[in-house]
Amino acid sequence: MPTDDAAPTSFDLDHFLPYRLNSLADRISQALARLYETRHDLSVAQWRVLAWLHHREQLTAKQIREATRMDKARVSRAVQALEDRGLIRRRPSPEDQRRHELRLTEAGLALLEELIPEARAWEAELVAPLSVDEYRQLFELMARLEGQLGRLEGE
Amino acid sequence: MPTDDAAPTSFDLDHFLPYRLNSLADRISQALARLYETRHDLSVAQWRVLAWLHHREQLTAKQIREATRMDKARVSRAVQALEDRGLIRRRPSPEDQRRHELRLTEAGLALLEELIPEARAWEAELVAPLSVDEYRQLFELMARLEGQLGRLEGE
DNA sequence: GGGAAATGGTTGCATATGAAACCAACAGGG
DNA sequence: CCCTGTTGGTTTCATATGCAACCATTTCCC
Repeated sequence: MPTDDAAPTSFDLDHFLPYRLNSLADRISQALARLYETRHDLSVAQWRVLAWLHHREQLTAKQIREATRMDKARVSRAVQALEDRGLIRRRPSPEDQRRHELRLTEAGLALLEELIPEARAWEAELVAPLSVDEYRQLFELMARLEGQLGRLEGE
Repeated sequence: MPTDDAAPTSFDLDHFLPYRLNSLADRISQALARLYETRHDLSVAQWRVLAWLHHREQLTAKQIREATRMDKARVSRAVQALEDRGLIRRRPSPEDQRRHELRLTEAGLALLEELIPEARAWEAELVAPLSVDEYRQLFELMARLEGQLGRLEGE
């Protein structure tokens, strides 16, 4: 816990974690988004929905919302777009007509089988300068921050 | 460089760096943005402009754009809003009439003297679960990724 | 010097997004 | 069973933002 408490004035954004983190994440996200968007015409939200469906097979919008922490509306729109493109199928849940069960279609699966390796390759290039250990540590640290964030929000 | 090359299908977004990083950064940024916004009615862009001006004393829009990597337009609008509120002053540069020199006003400075400690305190809470060393390492790793990103973009 | 290209900054436009209102289906007391 | 409250999901509205066109000034080069 670096408490540089005293320091009265001088403030450098470059040493401010939220700023640095956000600016790095934005850059990464945008670079990657270009890849999804130009090559496959997918938004980030759409890609996330697809990826989760690939991972979990069958989900409802709510579950995706919880997994990704995206806004209701954002999920809803992504789902709609994907359905329109025939990449996912959506049918009312038998036990609750409000819910819709979402699944990949064949086309969706095919697209993902193409996309995932691309994404992985891109990530690999990005993290090339990190050792395996450093890579792991980065995740560790992020997880720790997420935990703390949850604690801070949860009160 | 974790090359888990083979792995044909299974893909978990939670282990995908761009996703995790972005989602963490977004959460942090939003939480903090609420602080700026509700307490001082500042957008993130505006906060960044102010913070840089606090740090560097006098800057042009372009310099801010370079420092923050924000869009021209975003900077321009933030600057305008800040000027309207009397938090910064803007005057044409003597040696180039296109440029405007930006500076904090007294009011702007006063606001920052209030805001900066708040921001610092918030950050301190966030990173409370990290040791000083881990905190440093996190910056180190982020810097490494930024470097790589630059390399990837620059070709 | 004078026209072409470059540069700092602003504005118009299209799109993405979050918040809130809304709608339909379900749950639970009375 | 109704009637109220809740919940999954959609839609509407206001705002933020990136891109591109634009304007004014400066610089380059002949």
